[in-house]
Amino acid sequence: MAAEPRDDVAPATSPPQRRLVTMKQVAELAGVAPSTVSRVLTGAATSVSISDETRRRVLASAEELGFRPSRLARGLRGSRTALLGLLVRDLRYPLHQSLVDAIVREAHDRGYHVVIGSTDGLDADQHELERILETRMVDGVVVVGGLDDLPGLVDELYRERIPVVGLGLGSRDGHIPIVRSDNEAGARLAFEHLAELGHRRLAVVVAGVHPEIVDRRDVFLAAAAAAGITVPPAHVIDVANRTDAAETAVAPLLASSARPTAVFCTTDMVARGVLRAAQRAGIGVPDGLSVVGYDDQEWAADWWPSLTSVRQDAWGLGSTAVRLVLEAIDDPSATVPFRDWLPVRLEVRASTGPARPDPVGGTERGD
Amino acid sequence: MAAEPRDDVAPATSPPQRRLVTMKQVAELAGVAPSTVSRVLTGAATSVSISDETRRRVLASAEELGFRPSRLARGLRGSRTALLGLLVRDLRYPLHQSLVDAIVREAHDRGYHVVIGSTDGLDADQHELERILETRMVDGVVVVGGLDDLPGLVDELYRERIPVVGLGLGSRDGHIPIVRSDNEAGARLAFEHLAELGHRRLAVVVAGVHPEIVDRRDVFLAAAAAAGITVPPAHVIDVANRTDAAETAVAPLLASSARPTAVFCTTDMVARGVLRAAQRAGIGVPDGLSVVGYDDQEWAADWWPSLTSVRQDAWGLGSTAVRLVLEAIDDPSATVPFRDWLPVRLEVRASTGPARPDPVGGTERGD
DNA sequence: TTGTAAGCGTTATCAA
DNA sequence: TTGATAACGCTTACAA
Repeated sequence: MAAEPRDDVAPATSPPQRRLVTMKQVAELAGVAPSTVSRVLTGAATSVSISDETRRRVLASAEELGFRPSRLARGLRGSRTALLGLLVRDLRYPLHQSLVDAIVREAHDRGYHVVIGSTDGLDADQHELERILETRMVDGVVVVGGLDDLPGLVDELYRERIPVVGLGLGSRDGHIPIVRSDNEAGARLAFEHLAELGHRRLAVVVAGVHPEIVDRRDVFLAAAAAAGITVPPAHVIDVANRTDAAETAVAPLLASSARPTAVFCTTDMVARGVLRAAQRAGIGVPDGLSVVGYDDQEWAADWWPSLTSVRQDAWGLGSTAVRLVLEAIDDPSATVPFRDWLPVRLEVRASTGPARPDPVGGTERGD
Repeated sequence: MAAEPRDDVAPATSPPQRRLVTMKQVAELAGVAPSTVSRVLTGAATSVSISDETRRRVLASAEELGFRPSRLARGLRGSRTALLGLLVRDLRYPLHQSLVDAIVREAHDRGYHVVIGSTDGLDADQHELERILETRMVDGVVVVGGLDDLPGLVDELYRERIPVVGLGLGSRDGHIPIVRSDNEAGARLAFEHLAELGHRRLAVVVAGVHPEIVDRRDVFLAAAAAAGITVPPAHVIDVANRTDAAETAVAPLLASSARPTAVFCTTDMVARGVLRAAQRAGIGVPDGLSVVGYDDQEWAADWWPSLTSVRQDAWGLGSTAVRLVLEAIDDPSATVPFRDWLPVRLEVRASTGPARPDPVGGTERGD
């Protein structure tokens, strides 16, 4: 039987799917008005005061009934939903996963839930955004990566008066606060490390066109130039931020006689591709080739050889972003710091070593 | 001054933080009643029909104003919030990260947003759950891992009439649908692989006490027994599902003269610990020791040596779980399949090889 | 075929 | 110090 026995006093509409404790019930039990319950529970110290007796009764009743205020109703009424929107460019990028972890936990610590949206599909971006906004459920938004690919994003969020903070591979010149690591320092650390090891024939693998990536490349090249080292254009390889793409793209370079003795990779994912390509080409790392990565992503220390990499503080990045959005939510008129540079450090591992006087297996013939 | 200049025609309350298009405005522009707009927009084929002319005007007005229905109001009114709760036991466990990715994308494809909650802190579990429920915002919940650690979870969700589906390391005997891989087949595959390679001195590293993990152990041991192989209790090592814990725990085993020639690890994370311990002990893998993992987590193929592992279909697991919850949401009276076994397969890589006649470096003295 | 009105649970304003 | 009341934006009987 699908139908339950009819209840004579059932409400006019279909039986509520979820029986839930409402404020009115608490009020009834406590023998006060709903508004009083609200006042007690919201702890509204606002001007009015409440008799101890009443407060006690209300709290007791709420406790007894297991009352939980509906965030839906609260949100509708105009206050906060305590929901934070999170738009992630690529949920499979290891750094982004760490960021999500950090963001979720920081948000929880501050009493917020996180509504997560992934913008993996290239065209889905706008769509996704609309879905988040459409609900108008979120008090603020953190965008991880790909800010540049969402042209109307900032504007639309701004129009909706929803605070946004960008995180990760975001633009330098947007109109919203962006939390990033100190890419300049990171790229410089990478260069200095290789330079100290005696490397002068360098290459750079550029993982995509995002501003952060480009910054890393530029700073690295500038540092090299300042040290009197020229990196030939053919040694600056543009590639998608994917391991397989990098592996394919650097193969010709490694096969050439003029191949570099060291490679700076702007992300670990492409560094992994370089390691694979070297292995395939029979070039030993670090003896035949030194490789520096960027991100120090999960498990990069377990690769073979373990990867020397510029470590980003994912936890710091995530929690800072959350902190900034929540500040903006709490005080919309306040000016949040426009940008936050988090320090990086170099994790030196087995993928880098001293430059050999002569590249192993190199011939004089170029191509 | 905190107070803003007064606006004579301002609404009684403080100025709405977010100006938004409401249904009433659409109705006004279209020259119809709000209810009509609702009918048109919800596509309510329910009994009533609407004149083409009206429908056209409503749609045009909605489009022109950029109207987006408030999910808040909808949810409050009793319908769906289109929000899916996601409770993740450990957001840093690589398999869980893949599951989150799959879940988020599947949910999006089906028009749902995902509210994510992490239950990393051991005591925060109940707290977290309460927070998700407290909002009563979610139409359903997917719980990834750790279902057993949340005693009251199922009951409470059941009481709230919120559909739940468990995923991953969940209990076998709960009262809710659980989506899992075929652990039996996985453990058997692992054993058969090692047996074919001639291994008879086996060990098992058990990563925690979750039912799935225990199942893998039991099936592996049973298969061994059936093949006439006894795994001594000292070779069954219980350990937390962490790399460092595993590394420490197996060190004595590897140092013993009676050490196994092959180890079955119930997760890749502990397999990584075993690989490290072997490396530290100077035991070559796979020559001195074969290692099989479980999960085939991200990057395990890039370890050294690359890990032979039982691959779980994270994508299939995630999307199936979402499918089941949404089915339950759409039809609360329907009976969803109680359990779903997803197939696994063995990825054979470099960490397993034929058993040596005599364990390398073994002595006769035990300890 | 469409409009009217009530109500979802909460909070803010006003009056008592 | 507290209670009644009116929104918030939407859906859905019921009436027209």
